[in-house]
Amino acid sequence: MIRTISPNPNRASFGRCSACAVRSLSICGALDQSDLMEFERISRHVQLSPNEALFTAGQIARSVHNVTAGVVRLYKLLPDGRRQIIGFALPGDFLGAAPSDRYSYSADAIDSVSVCRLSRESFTQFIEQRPHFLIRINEIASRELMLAQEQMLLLGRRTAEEKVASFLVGWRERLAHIGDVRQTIALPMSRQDIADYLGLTIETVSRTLTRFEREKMLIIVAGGVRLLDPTRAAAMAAA
Amino acid sequence: MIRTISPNPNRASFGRCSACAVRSLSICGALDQSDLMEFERISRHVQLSPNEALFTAGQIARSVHNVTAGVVRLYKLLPDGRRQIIGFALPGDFLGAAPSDRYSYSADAIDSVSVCRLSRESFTQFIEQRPHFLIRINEIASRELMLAQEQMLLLGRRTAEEKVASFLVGWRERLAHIGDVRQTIALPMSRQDIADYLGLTIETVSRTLTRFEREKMLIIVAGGVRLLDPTRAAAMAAA
DNA sequence: CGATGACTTGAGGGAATTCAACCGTCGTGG
DNA sequence: CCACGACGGTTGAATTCCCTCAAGTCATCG
Repeated sequence: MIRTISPNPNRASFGRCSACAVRSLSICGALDQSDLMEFERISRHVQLSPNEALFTAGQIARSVHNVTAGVVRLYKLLPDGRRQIIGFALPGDFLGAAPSDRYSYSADAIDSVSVCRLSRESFTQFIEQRPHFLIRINEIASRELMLAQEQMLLLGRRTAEEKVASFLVGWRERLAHIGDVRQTIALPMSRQDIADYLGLTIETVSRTLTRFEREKMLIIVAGGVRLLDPTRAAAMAAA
Repeated sequence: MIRTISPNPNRASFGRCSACAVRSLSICGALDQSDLMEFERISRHVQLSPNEALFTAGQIARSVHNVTAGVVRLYKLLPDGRRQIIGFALPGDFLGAAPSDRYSYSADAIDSVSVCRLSRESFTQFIEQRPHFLIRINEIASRELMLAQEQMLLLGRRTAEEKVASFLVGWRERLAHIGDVRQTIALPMSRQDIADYLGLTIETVSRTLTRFEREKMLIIVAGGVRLLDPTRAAAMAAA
């Protein structure tokens, strides 16, 4: 291995791609060793504190991001301040693949977040030279689209109860997918975030969760919930 | 021009790709003459009557489609029958790009619809040999995703009035984009369709439209509406 | 310990839904 | 030719689910 490129795999700044814990989950899973070195050369590691912005809707889209740690809130605002969270990005998720010249939504850190940041130009160049990589990007975009369509169904046609149950079940699955399989479902986002994701108010989310707790479906704990009756939750989430 | 390939541009069955009215709008806009011939060879022209299904959610996805005429309703159902329309496809729109092996939504004709139908295998093969084509697919998927996110904002955070106004303004823009610039906005879909697209009931859509008419924002006519005050409509649609 | 912020809980209100009736158009068949 | 049913759409009244407004609790932190 070339030491000047990858002097220390444990340090965050160098050799990080080959040591990246979420590589297999992410867009980078399609890269071989030499691709990876090039990717590492053109990307930069960035740390963000809670509530810090990655980018804001309307800004010129100079960078693309690959989340490596933490949870990112993606949202759109109406002029009067109403907010719709269109998704939560987890480690392995890729942001900014859209070929638009401006960000169509805002993104900011919910907890402590690490991302790989690349300039759009570098990224565009990179993929143009690697057609197989495009296929991967495409798959990811398609999955994203399917999730968005599922979310439309939820926002347009589900009750508050179904929304909250769906969210918990879906979130648990996503956490499991990145290897977090603890009994307690971690909810790093605020109730307001959940409400804005589900098209509800914070009070409705709160009430629904407490009702679920009264009905022994779950227990509300600090920083999350523990599902006591996953079957019932899944049934509510329906499909 | 080669006569055996394109004996009669007016006939629907042969030489149709080079004569296709919506080619520049569609995914096929990225194809050169020889690509187009191959595309024509592997695609089949299909006519559908109103309410006929193109495909159904859950089915194995054997084909991809390119709409050439008419309007297609794309929707998802909940087990109890609640329906969410996730989009209307117009001439030039491409359906089924997702690399999933099953359709994640259903699609059926609203009015008389024409589509180009390709088997997934042919299509996959076709794009694998044409990386530049992938970029086009990608752009389309991304635009689709942006629309979906915009729709999430609408479904989650807009009032009934804003929803209906947004829909009319957006639909008018889409019609204009495919060259339909008549004063009257054609609405080939039923009120129920509009309601299921906006996450409302048919009654609310009807009431909202009649109120708009009372307030002189538009006139309801057979098969559509005529916008009298586009400025006000756009303001309601906000953004 | 007081202040702050996240969350919960309660009371009341309202936007959209539900339930129900009605209207106009169109195609069909007596 | 028109009675008739079917269908899509409109309108009204009552209801409900969720929102708004308001107060209260709890944990954290200076």
